[in-house]
Amino acid sequence: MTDETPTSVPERKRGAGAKIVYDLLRDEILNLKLAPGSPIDEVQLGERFGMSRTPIREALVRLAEDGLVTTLPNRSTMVAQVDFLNLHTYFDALSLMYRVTTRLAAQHHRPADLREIRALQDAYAQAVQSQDALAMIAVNAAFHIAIAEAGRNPYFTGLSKRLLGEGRRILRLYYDSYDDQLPMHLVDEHEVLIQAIADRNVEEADRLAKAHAEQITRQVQKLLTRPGDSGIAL
Amino acid sequence: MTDETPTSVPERKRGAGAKIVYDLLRDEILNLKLAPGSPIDEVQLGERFGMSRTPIREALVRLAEDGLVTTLPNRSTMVAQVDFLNLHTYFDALSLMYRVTTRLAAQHHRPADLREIRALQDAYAQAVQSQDALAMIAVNAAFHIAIAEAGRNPYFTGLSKRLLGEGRRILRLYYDSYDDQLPMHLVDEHEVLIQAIADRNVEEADRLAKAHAEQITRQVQKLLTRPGDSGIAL
DNA sequence: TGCACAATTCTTGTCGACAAACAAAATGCA
DNA sequence: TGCATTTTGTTTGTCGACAAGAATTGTGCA
Repeated sequence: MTDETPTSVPERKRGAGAKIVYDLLRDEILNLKLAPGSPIDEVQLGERFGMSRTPIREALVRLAEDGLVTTLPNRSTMVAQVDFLNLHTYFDALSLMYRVTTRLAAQHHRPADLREIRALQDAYAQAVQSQDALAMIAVNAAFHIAIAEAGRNPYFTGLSKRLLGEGRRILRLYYDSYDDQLPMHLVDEHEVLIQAIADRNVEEADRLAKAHAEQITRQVQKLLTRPGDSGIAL
Repeated sequence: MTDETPTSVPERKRGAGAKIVYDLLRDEILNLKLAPGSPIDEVQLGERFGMSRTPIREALVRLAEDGLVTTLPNRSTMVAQVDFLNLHTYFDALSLMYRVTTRLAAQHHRPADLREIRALQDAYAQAVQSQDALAMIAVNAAFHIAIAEAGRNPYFTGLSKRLLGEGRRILRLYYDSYDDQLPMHLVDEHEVLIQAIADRNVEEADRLAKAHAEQITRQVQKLLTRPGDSGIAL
């Protein structure tokens, strides 16, 4: 009967504090639940998570290293902006990572990798069917990360994770503009991509990945260049 | 006359603590002054830098995010190991980054970039001439980072920085084994690389960068595969 | 009223301290 | 002697508090 309030303080374990905050904040940033530019108050977060500022601070440092948060020295820290002006550098990088990770996956994948990829593809199709844009975006990222993992190059996997994370924010804005009119054809593109990987057809995998990236690039660029000719948006 | 000891506490500014520790530790790790696997004691570092554990901790978190330090939860943190078994993934990534950043540099470089690159090439040649392996390795990394910056894609620049940092440790081991017999021909390879960039000859830059990467890969692999056929070393 | 300067408030960076988790040493038992 | 268990010690994760900058408010003067 002398228990502490177990509802709001769920027996947090030693060393887990920073990770909890990091994971949740990261998700909220990538889902645009925290808008780019919003200020982040350490004390407020401390109250919210029921912990001291120290673990909060560690989470923020890690988020800053990921580029998801901008920290002005001695000044406030805020959610990083999406750099629309240099979006082409993003798509250049994404396209190259799509290509190289898919190539490597075709070369090095193992049975367990394919099962994982196919499971995520199923989840993706389901998210599309139930018109859940948020889930779709997250699962899409997980899908391509799984392919990258199957390629077994941690450097490429790392950059891919970073790009796909950032991509979640861009796609979120994209789908918001299109009123959640979800593109079924991406499901089919993923399907043939999986087939090429399973067949260990490296060149075909490369070609499809490149086309897939160009497809997405074209659609987003189309959205951003509605009035003029250079991608002005903000 | 009631001053504090100003010798060992050189007026550190607010907010600078973590960066000082981060930069110095990073350099010591990459120069192998801190051997891979060495344990890192927070208290000891605190005494050495004359500051509390808090800024030390922040530096370690950032180093961990860079993969230069491994942190076991609730246990010691230590200098990350160089993964010799998967070295081919490293060279795959390095080769691709060499190629793509050099290509982009040929496309997007500005006069100031070329001046910076040439200055580093001069410093590199000087380091080779004075047989300073440590400086050579560091300047070589800076040289390729400058090329990456000229390419103006922050995602590629980021991965290149990471790879070249890691490369400093690998090259250090490599040159140790070869008794500082420094390769002059790398200077010439850099020279033609610069020329291709200056001429905005994208395909030539790509070709040279690829050859440059393969050259380095071959040399290091040759060293690591002396007895058997698979890269066993540790 | 408008502007420059001073005072206050607020947020961050740093500190010392404490407690939990782990490792090592010491003790007891078969 | 050898192994299991307890005890001790060390290191990390977390906390509350304090001080330095920056932002904001308030004040005085032209």
